[in-house]
Amino acid sequence: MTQALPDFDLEQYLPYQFAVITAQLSANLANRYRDKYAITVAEWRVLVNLSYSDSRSIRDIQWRVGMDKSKVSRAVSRLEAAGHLTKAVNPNDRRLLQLSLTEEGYQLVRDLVPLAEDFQDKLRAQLGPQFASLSQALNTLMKEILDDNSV
Amino acid sequence: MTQALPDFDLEQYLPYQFAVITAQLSANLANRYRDKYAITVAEWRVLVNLSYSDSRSIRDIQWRVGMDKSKVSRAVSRLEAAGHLTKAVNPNDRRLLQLSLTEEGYQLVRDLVPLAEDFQDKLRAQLGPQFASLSQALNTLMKEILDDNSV
DNA sequence: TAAAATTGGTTGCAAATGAAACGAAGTCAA
DNA sequence: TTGACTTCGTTTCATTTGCAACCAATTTTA
Repeated sequence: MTQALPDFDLEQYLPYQFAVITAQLSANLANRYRDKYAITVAEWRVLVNLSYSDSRSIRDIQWRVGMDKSKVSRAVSRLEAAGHLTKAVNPNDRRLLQLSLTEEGYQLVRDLVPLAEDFQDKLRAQLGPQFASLSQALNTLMKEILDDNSV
Repeated sequence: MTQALPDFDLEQYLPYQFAVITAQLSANLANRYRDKYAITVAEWRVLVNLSYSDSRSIRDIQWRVGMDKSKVSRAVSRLEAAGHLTKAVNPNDRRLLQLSLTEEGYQLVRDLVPLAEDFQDKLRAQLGPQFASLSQALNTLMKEILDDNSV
């Protein structure tokens, strides 16, 4: 006979729940983007970032969205190839790129944002009053996680 | 000049927050497992599942943890190679496998569970009173997500 | 100012991934 | 009982991924 196992409930384990939920949310969202606009999640994040302020570098975006720099680089290349943004060398520091949305890029963001918001609205509806507290807790986690790596 | 963009806050977008937090949690957790026990997240989930009840099939696990069946299959193969579980053919339905932890496998789970719980304890401490409501909201989402794919 | 170290972005590479094809086993229907 | 269909697990294949090597540009140090 084996020694008793400590009882452990995977279903109630926070990191597990996060992983399952995120996978589902991402898959759903990716479907919506892809079906209509042939866009990946990484590309979508780059687009949103550039829509905030024109002319960001790869490094900026990498830092802000926490993606690997090669991932950002590749997403940017695809978006450039598709005509959604332009790359230019920063004249002040020629290591840096200046990424800017094209008019088509802006239009794409305008098309995608309502899709994204609609999705979040559905989540809000499903969560009801729990939505606000969830949002708060996520903000706390985001802060903790970004601040230090103690988690 | 370009037409005004709808304002959209990526930082406050739920699916984005989930993705960032999950990536961070997984990376942290994977480090802990890997450093001490050379175990991936997929393998860890298989182990936990088998610790609940001996003799589950690949299909069972796939269903319960929501991982791709090839991913489960590969994790199981690695665990078998490492001596943490055994595969046997189910005599009642010879398509099915009967997966069972070996004594080493049980010991590994006994070693890993405290690690996992310690991690969750840290999260609980960081979240304080928000932990309970977060947990509730995650449960709601898990249920919604598993029930239908409407999200 | 020259050499060393750092930074930004790209690319090569090996590992991980998911979808689909597959063979073996089982079920169902005629 | 045969043939069509489904299910289970493995494997193949093309794609994605992250790490590290790399080049060019810049900054720091001596």
